[in-house]
Amino acid sequence: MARSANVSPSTASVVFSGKTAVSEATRRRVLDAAAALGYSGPDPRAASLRTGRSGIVGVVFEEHLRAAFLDPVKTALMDGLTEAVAPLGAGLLLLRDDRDAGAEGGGASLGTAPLDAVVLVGCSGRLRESLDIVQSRGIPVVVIEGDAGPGIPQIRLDNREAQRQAASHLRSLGHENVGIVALPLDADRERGPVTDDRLAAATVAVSIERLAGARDVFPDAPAHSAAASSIDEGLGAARALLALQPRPTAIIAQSDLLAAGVIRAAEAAGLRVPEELSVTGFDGIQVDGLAPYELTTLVQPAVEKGRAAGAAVARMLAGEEVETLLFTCVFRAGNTSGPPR
Amino acid sequence: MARSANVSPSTASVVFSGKTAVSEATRRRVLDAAAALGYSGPDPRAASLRTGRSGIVGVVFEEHLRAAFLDPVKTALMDGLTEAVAPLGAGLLLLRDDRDAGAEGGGASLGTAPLDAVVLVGCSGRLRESLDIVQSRGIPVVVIEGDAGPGIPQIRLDNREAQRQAASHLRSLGHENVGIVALPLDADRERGPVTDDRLAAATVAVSIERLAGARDVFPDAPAHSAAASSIDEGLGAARALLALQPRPTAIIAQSDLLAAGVIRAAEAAGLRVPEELSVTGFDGIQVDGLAPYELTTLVQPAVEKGRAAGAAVARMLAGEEVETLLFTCVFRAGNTSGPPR
DNA sequence: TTGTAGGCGTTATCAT
DNA sequence: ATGATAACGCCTACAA
Repeated sequence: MARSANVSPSTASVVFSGKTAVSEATRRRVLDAAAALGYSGPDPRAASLRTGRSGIVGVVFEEHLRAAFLDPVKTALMDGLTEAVAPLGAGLLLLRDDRDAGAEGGGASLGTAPLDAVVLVGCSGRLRESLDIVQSRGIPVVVIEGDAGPGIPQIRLDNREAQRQAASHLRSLGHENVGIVALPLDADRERGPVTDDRLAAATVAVSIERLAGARDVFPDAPAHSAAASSIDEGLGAARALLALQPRPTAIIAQSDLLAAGVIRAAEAAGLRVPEELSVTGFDGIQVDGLAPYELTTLVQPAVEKGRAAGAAVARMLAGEEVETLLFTCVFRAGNTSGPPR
Repeated sequence: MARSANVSPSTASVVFSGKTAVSEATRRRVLDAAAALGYSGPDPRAASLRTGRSGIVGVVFEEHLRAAFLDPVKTALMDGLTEAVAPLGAGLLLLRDDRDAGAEGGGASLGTAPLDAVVLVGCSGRLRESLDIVQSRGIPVVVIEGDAGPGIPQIRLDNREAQRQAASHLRSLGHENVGIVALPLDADRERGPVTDDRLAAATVAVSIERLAGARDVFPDAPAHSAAASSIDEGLGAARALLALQPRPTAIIAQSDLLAAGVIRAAEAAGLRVPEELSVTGFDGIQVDGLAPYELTTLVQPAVEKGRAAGAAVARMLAGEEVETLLFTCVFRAGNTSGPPR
């Protein structure tokens, strides 16, 4: 509306965008008029329609937001994403992958938000639906740690290889009797011993791959799945494993939080770490309150993964092709693993 | 463009919106054509321009996202917000209150995103800038736990009264010598004893109010501020307080995470909780890994606060007036407080 | 029940 | 350096 106020119809646009040179005189005039009208820059909605860009990148989680952000890895990921997406002038729109998204009259989300691109975070099955919606809208998409179909760029991690390293580390220390605390196997997040049946029906790639890595070294290691990646869950699962006969001399946890729980369980059982029980984690996050311990763990580049996703988005928006990216973990020896006995 | 495909120009709109009755025949025709063209519903950008609604609510944090989500209260808040905003058909756009938002050519954020409303989370000073931007754009805004100017609806908590309850509880148990672990006082987040000078310069309302509540009961209680709400920070602050002469018999922590750290510090110092040291928290969150302990704490309705913010947004979008809301904490006695000695 | 007309506020292109 | 013009794709009266 700056145009009606003054004399210039679309020169105003230039004043605000700075795409072309403007004489100081008219520039002043436009700005003054804008101020008088209480006009504060172009309407993003209209600009968006015209340019075809909204500056908004959707981030889709499978879980309750609360659950997602409980996981430090996801948080770190978001951080990297934010960072990488900022120079693009974009913001992140939080979306949840709920089944009835478009069903009711209400749900905005994936189907109806003005998205430039989408990042899918997570792994299990229902993700496909979201994928379908996004693809039918023709929106570029990147998947982090999930099994999307072919042709969709992914940001992945060498879970199996990394977990194998931790297992090898334990073996080289002399451990032969090792237990595994696994992340949830599927959307049901059921706790309990990981049987062959359950494993066959598992859908969460991360859990499956890390389990495979551990069993590459210890094929018969008993595993117990947790309902979430948390200290309390780790504690519960470890309690079950420590009750086994013979008792494991080491426990491989599929996340640092689970590992912290394992340590607590050991303490509660009067077992010293690492003298009487070795523990390894996964992620390389900083576990709040674990103070004297430094986990032996696999450090995954969580922030980088986020950044990479953002960079991928940027490239896709620029019309370039993007390939799947595989990130690598770094093994870090802490003070929670040692020789058995 | 389903219109050019078939015969109906804008009847298509009706088919998708369902605002008017359409004969099954044409409905079919439109849908088929849409499918053939790979058209998946109206373009949100255009709809947004026309209706003036984008279905996007901005959430502004002062801190790094990573820091914000480390705080379980903020996460719970986001959860409530998501929930309350969903029926509105809206999503949450994550925004950070960084100083150079509009300066560079890049930054999208507050100034340029297609926002229907904004929720400001946090308290300290810089929030004003964000407020100015939003208000000049004429976007409805709600502030959670922050001191916005008059006329701006807020979602607040009875911090002082609540903290006073915890303090009274300790006093009625017989404690006379009490220490306080405080949240950060200002944006600098400096650790250390809380002097009168520092307190006078403090800007974070939550910390100030809770401190006041504690000192309503124990006027001379020494306080030590932490750099963040975390277990490790609580541990550090408690270490300092426990070194005082005479040693406090109880410590009031301004958050549950800090309280968990205090407990760890006590354990490390060989003090049993609550026999030799009583500890109270604040928030009523579930602290992962604190297992045997149940904090004596003030339960704040974090999710409700988020929901209330969402509801406020909904009402404002409907053109109704919204008042500031004051929420109340509930005192919950756990097993971390008892008589001194 | 369906079609027609106009405009939402920009920006890009082109001519001036 | 500035102005005119034409979409961008939709929605909402209103008319048929």
